[in-house]
Amino acid sequence: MTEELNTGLLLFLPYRAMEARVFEELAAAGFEDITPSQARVFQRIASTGSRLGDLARQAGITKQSAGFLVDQLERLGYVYRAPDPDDGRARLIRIAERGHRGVEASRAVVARVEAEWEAHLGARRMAQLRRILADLREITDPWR
Amino acid sequence: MTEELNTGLLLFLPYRAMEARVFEELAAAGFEDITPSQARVFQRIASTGSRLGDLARQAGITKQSAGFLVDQLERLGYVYRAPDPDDGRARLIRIAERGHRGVEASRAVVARVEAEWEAHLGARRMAQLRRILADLREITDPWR
DNA sequence: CAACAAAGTCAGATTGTCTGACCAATGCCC
DNA sequence: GGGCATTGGTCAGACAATCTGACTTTGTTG
Repeated sequence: MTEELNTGLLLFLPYRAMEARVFEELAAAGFEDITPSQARVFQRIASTGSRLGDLARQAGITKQSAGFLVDQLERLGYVYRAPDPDDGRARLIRIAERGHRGVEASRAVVARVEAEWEAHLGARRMAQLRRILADLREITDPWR
Repeated sequence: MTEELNTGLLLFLPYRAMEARVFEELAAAGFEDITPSQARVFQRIASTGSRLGDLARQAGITKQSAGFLVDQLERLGYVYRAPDPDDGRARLIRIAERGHRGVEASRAVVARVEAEWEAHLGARRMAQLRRILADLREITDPWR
């Protein structure tokens, strides 16, 4: 039964499962101090550093909220702020040493969960899923 | 390019887009007083009524939080509580008149957005997407 | 250079969530 | 059938995450 569940909810369920697994295993790996909200911002920091406003826009929150979360990430040692050489008003948020270790750990969990999904769906349908979602992103990700 | 984006984020993007559209158009249709959190609970109320604990479990929040949200939904006229004939401890949360109108309105928005997605993806891949997600639900929805 | 725009910050309010303690009805089991 | 663990729910208090509005500083442009 494909049921009457709307596609939004169908998308949400595995998303939440992935998020829950990542936080669970991250906590077990010594990163128990990070929250989902912080992670949703952290996740979007470019490798060359990002501006607060860009992070806010991509995460879909106000820059005040993003600033609040970045303050915490900074206090926890995941990121640091540096002046933006190109614009005196702006500062770049960059990933610190501990942040890099967290990225590595979470990448490992994601890979593990994706492998489980692939084992359930089969490689072919897993690839289809990713292709279709990437395609859908074109009309559903105005923050790109 | 399918890129390096993890599957979790790929799922989240269209989910958020759907949610944003629903709230936007619901507000325009006179339902501007409902919040996403309330809706995530409301959405799970069975047509015959649901218990608070079940709603909480399905929504992935504590029953205290669910109770808080149901209180608001009740004050706004979307639901009402009635005793559960089968269990004196429990009460059933049921959809009220205004709630039914809201359900109708949101169903219409969801259908519209799904139609847009289908127009972008093609009917065949849209159906594939739903089938794959429904299948994935088997291992990612322990709250079912 | 004067005005306007953009990047952030500060202050205060509100919302959503949690944990812990509690009450009442149910169901079991000896 | 009387005790007691379980279940459904509420109350109280704390904290986390978010918003709006006002402000400062820096850059851009006519």
